[in-house]
Amino acid sequence: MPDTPPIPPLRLREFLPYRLSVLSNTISRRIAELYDREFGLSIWQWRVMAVTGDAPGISATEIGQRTAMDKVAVSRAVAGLIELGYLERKAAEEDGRRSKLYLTRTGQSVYDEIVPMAMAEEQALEAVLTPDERRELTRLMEKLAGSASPDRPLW
Amino acid sequence: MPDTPPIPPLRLREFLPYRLSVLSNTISRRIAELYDREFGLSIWQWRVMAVTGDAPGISATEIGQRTAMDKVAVSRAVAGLIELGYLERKAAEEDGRRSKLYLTRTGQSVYDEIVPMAMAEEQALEAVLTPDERRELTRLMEKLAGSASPDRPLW
DNA sequence: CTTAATTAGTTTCATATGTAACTATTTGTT
DNA sequence: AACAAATAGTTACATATGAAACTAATTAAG
Repeated sequence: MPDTPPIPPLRLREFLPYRLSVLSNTISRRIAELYDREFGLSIWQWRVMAVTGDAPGISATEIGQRTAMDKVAVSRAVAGLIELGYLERKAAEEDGRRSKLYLTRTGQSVYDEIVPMAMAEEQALEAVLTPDERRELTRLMEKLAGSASPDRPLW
Repeated sequence: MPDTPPIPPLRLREFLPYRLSVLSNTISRRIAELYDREFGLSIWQWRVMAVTGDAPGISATEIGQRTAMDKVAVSRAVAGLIELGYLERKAAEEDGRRSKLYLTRTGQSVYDEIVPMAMAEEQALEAVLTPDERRELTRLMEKLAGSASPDRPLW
């Protein structure tokens, strides 16, 4: 038997950042697989489609803000979606640097198919929780998010 | 012809998989930054050190099971840690394929430093929650984890 | 025993991702 | 007007990651 460590052991399994990461990755992986298999979309592309469907004419920068993606990730996802024929870009008349993004006809029909699937998937996931528990989870996550916000100093 | 029913808008911000992913990434990023800055460790390397410190002589496969890392990730993390001089490998006498892993003297002292930091970080994060809330969060996360387990079929 | 199948772990290769540098345009200053 | 600074978005490069192929050792089957 090894000596007792000089400090209290850290149990990874009980470590909140670890538990959160494993849970989130498990869920993300399932969903990524679904979107990829059904529509050839990455999670990033799906997020871009989701916000563009919700706010047609949105700019890449705004997409970044709404999806917590950085501008490079947005740029790449948009490029891929245009390649796939799901998205189109129009120059913004008031600002030559920006462009406005829209779902194409095809993109819209993919969107119309994928949204109910995504919602069903979320509901299947959440089905194990009661409505009260869902609200409580949201509340707790928001508290944590405040505590972990990137601008906040570490100690 | 009946109109196609309008697709209810999907609000990414209210979408649990998205919220979980953003929260987890925010937290992971903070922690990754800390470990990297202080000890030159990636999150994967830190996880390997954590379980090796907790169970000296552990094998790579067991590390994978305890950390939810795949064997390639474990192999790379271990290689890096040996390179850094934090970990050493001894052949397992009973099975020539395995090796047993141990923290080196240096690795142990890094471990002794990093564990209290990690715990402090976790406590700073959790400080916004009451003990009841922490228990409740754990309970809800476990329910979700059951619902999302990878072997479970999608629909 | 001898060979096939399994397991532990590493390496290879193709792709994903993050950071920094870059282009083009707009805004602010004088 | 002229030029510096800021902003939108893309490109390039270096590194991270995952899947599959591979090596070596062990176990199972005939």
